[in-house]
Amino acid sequence: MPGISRPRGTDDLLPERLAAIEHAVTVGMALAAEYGYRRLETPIFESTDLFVRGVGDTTDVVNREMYTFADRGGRSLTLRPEGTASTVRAFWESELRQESLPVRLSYAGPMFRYDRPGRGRYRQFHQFGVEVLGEDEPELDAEVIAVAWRWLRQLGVRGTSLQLNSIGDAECRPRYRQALLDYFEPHLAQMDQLDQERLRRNPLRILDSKELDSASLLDAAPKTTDFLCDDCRSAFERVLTALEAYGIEYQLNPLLVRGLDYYARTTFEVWHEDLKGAQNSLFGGGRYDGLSQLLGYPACPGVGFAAGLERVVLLSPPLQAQPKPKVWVIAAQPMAAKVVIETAELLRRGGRRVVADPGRRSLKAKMRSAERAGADLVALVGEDELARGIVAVRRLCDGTQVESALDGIESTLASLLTVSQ
RNA sequence: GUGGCUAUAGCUCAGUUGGUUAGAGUGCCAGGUUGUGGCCCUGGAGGUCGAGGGUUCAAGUCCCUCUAGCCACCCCA
Repeated sequence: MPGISRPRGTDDLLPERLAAIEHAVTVGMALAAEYGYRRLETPIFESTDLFVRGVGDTTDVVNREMYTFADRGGRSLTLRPEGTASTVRAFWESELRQESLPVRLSYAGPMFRYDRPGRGRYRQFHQFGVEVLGEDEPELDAEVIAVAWRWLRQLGVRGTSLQLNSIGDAECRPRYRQALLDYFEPHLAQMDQLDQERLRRNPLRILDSKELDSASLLDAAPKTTDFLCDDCRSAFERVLTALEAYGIEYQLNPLLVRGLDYYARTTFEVWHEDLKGAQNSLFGGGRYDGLSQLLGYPACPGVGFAAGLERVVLLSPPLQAQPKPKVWVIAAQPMAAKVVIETAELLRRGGRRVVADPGRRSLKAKMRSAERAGADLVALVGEDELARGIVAVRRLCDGTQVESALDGIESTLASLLTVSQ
């Protein structure tokens, strides 16, 4: 195709898919509202530092996936790759900080990551998420999971499993990290380059490894949950108890770690059986009690999740068709254009969805368009109608056609529609 | 960022060992029906065969580069 094509990894949201994504957001927001969450919207770009400090400068997201640019004032800005850091920033920079805690917030919008596009993976993608700030009660972890889980159910997504783990906090995670290092140390030689590198940079990530050599080692590797300190352990148990109260089944997964630095204690993902391998994660989340301080604010615990809407929609049953115009007003004669427009406007004032077709295509083509678009009725204005000051109204399902004066047209439509029911 | 597969009409795809003016279905426009849709028939428009370069008498077909999509890694939603 000649012309300018869209940038790699972006997509035009055509009406059908856009409707599906908007539906997912609408359902999610309404559900979150039932739990007391209120929607907020933060800027699409932020200071680069927000993500470098918040997400972590050892992560791939920050290292090689950010859309960073300098504005004309020399500021380094970044298109947001995720929503949690922004939400925490907005909390501290607004009157939200004055509210009684915890504060429950929800958001949805585009996110940007420069990575390799593929099915269900885009450089500009969309997320829906919720965050709870200001309280570290484990029951809130379960609440966030419950919102996420019920949301998927309401959308009709099947075939999912909730993967749950606790990765400990600042007290016990270092001990676990060391245990991992000690465990893998003697096996370094037989591990491949990639896994060795991983172990060096971010030891917990070794658990994500899919290499066969490592896999056999993984079974016997130290488990996060065996190293939790007392506080983390009892918190995790309360999460499990609360999940039972919500009636949500989970799968304990000691290998589940998260890619962003700010997570602590509870981590979870929802996987789907149809999303293979690396893209099976439908959404993820967890607790991030240290994030606020990483950003330079006072300590403020938090927990949340974010879901990729493109992936969720990919797995949702198709939406029923959007409401379409049921009445078409067609000119069968060029001079009828004015009457066609006036008639269409009259009907719209009566609350009907109406498409006006005053153009110069053949009547046959216009009728076919109306029929294919799902119209019930066609109002026709041609030479004869023009002269007599009337409109011909035709019911497409059976071809019944009547003549109507302009000022009585609404009742004509009504009677044709009720009879056809 | 690495490797593999792919790219032909708006859409879904054919195109035989390189060989005349590149096809089908569908969609679009028009006509058959001198103003009336669905089914049927006829005709038309629409392609620099993803882009650029190369080999050859000759390239949609073979080679190289680039771009884009998909898959597997990496990573994440």
